Amino acid sequence: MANFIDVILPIPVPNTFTYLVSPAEAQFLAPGIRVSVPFGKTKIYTALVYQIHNTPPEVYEAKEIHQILDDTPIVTKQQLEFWHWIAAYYMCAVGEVMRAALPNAFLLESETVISLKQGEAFNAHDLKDDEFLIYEALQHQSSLSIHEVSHILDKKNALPVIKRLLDGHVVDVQEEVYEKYKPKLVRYVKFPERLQTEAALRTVLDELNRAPKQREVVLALFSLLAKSQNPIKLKQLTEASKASPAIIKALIDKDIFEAYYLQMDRVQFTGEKSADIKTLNPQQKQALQEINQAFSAQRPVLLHGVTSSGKTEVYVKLIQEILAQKSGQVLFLVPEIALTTQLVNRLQGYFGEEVAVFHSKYSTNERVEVWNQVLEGSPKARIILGARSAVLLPFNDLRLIVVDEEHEQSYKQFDPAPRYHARDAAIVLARMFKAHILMGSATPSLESYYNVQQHKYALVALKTRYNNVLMPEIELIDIKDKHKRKRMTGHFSDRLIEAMEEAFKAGFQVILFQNRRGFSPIVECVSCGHSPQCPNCDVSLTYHKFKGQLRCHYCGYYAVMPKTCEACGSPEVDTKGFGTEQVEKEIQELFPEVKVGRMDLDTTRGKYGYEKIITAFEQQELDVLVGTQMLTKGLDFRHVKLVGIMNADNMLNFPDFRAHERSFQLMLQVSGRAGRTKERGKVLIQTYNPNHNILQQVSTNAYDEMFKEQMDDRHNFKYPPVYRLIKITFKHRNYNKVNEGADWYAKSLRMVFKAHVLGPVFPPVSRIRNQYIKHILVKIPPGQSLAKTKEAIVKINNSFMSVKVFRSVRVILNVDNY
DNA sequence: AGCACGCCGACT
DNA sequence: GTCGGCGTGCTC
Repeated sequence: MANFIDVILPIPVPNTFTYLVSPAEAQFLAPGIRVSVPFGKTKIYTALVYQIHNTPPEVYEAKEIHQILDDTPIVTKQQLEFWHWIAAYYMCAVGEVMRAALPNAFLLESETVISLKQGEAFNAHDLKDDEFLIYEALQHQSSLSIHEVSHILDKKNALPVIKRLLDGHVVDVQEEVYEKYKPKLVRYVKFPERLQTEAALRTVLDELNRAPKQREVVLALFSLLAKSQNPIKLKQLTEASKASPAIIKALIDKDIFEAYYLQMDRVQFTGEKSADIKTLNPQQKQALQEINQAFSAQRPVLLHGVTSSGKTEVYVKLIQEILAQKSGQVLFLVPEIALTTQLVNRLQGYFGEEVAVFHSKYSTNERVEVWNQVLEGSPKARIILGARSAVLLPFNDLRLIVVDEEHEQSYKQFDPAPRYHARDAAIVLARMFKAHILMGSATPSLESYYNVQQHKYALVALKTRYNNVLMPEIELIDIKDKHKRKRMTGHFSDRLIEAMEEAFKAGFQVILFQNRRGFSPIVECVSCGHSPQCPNCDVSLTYHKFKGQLRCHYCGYYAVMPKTCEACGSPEVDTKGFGTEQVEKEIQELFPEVKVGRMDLDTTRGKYGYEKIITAFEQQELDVLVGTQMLTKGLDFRHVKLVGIMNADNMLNFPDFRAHERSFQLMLQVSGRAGRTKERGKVLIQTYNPNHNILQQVSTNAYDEMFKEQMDDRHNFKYPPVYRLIKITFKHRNYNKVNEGADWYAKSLRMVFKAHVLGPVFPPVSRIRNQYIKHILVKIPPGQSLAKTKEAIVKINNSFMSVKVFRSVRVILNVDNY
């Protein structure tokens, strides 16, 4: 009986692929083991064994696998099940989930290389020029990749030349697969077995009488070994003895030292547990008790705690309860790991090396190590702190999931598939493991709060700030009125300037929030009204004064800021609107002696970009921090007394059904940065529309009122969380194709879903990177089966794809669009 | 996705 | 005439 395996390939095709294996291989293999398989005419891919069986495929001949890559599964059964849930729910291929889940180092791909054919006689003079070039290169190097060949020939397409060489029996081609993960090895030194006794060592020392340098090094190693229980690194010995590598090498050659390698973790926590876990205040204790009650009833819990109420301490207590048991893993999800250095430090302070961090900015080798630690249930990974993709790790004994800042939209993946929501996926993951799940926020998403109302989640509230610090006082400033009365200096009202002065005088820091980067979003000619547009996208270019550039925030296009209008040549070019750069400049003019820092995408590039700015502000090297919404993400600054929101209106007027909810969350979160210690903080919100309901609700911290009002809107206009949404996006270089394709699709959808299909419409930015974009929205009423709806959409999608003219149109399905 | 095959314009 | 553009179809 023949043996077959079904494998998942990391590509966006809907089905698994079947390969032939030998009985011995079938015996050895198990779901979750990687194999490399030939795919298509040339390629070798990494695939994951999904199942093993004896049913031969009917319509094609199964190929044999190339190689087995693992001894034991690197993906668990639960993960495979979870991946399938994600693929089905978010309407993508399992292969796409696999690609997102596995660290890159696990996904080897083959590279085609050529080498000289051995023992083949031919006349080198018969070769054409380009062929000879390659032949010559192969004299020096045993093999060349296709890429290298095209580089040598300086041609994009090297394949014809290679084909000629192949036909002339000059070269051979092979597919090479490289193992990408390389363990980090560190060199250690010790005395060999025979010198472990003192007597033996003494003899050696005597023998070395005529080599004083070597003798010194032997003594140095001896004393190092006496001082420490740990193995001694070669580097340590070099430092301690100040000996040259040559001396140590001589000793190793003489067999007096023995060198050996140990594998080391790349990601290592070097500090120590530095903090004691704080005792909870009565409110926190109460909350903890309520949470545990809900947990024992197997209910997910939403912890609604005002900013600075000490949610983290409650999380820490819950984690501690798990760690006190012999086994069990904790997943701690945060919206953006780069912004949460403070939290990482805090958790490591409490739990030391039991915390593993899973970082999107970690190198792929580092990710493999964390992956393996989680898979093995290593004591170094009892707590896994990570962003979105951490839900995809190979847990085996998950007991608790904490989703911090549950309302953050960055939990939803946007671009490539799988477009999953980590919070929602975590709920499913928790259910699979019968683990407990706690979601925390000062400004819960309407989704979660609605789920509380529907009795899906339990609600626990923390209403007071830690140490009874007062909530900041929030004041709305009518800048329309201020403008009328000429009380504005640039974008600063007299009230804001006054409050800043006060804060500086008292030695406090100030945070200013402007949700727009650059200097000004629109540049406009005074005489003809022309404003420079991005050549690739349907947007006006933003002026970045610092670099003297016009930039596109969608595709990264930039150009020099013109001195005169490009259309009419008029020298009077005006700027409209304002961004963080301009705020920064105006502060400098208003307060020349004050040090200003700016935190936005432009200033936080690079691995440690954020940390530098945050640390500078923490250490009070800066007096003012101007920033975009990055400022809202759970930063804890001690000396901030005043928070200013430069302009609340641009957020509120954003064309999105969630704009009001988001504005409320954003403003309350920034406000929360003010007055975290005894001193009561102050928040000033500048707006043209102080009577706006959301602003009123922000100023009185009226979450419930906001919730009720927004929910009315969502009911009336049929939006989430009442209705569910699937957004279908069409992209193509050709304007007409997008239009026709989207129309065709919408028509088919309407036959099934009638009035619950919206669009197609062009989004506010209808062209990005020269691709035209159109959206269709499918609304799913409560009670309508999600699964059936998706089935119908898949059907329509398939017929769409079988229309030739539409095949090149990219269709993106986004379930639960955020 | 990636890659081959195949058909068309613009140039060493 | 060839090189390279991209539309089309397929991968066990």
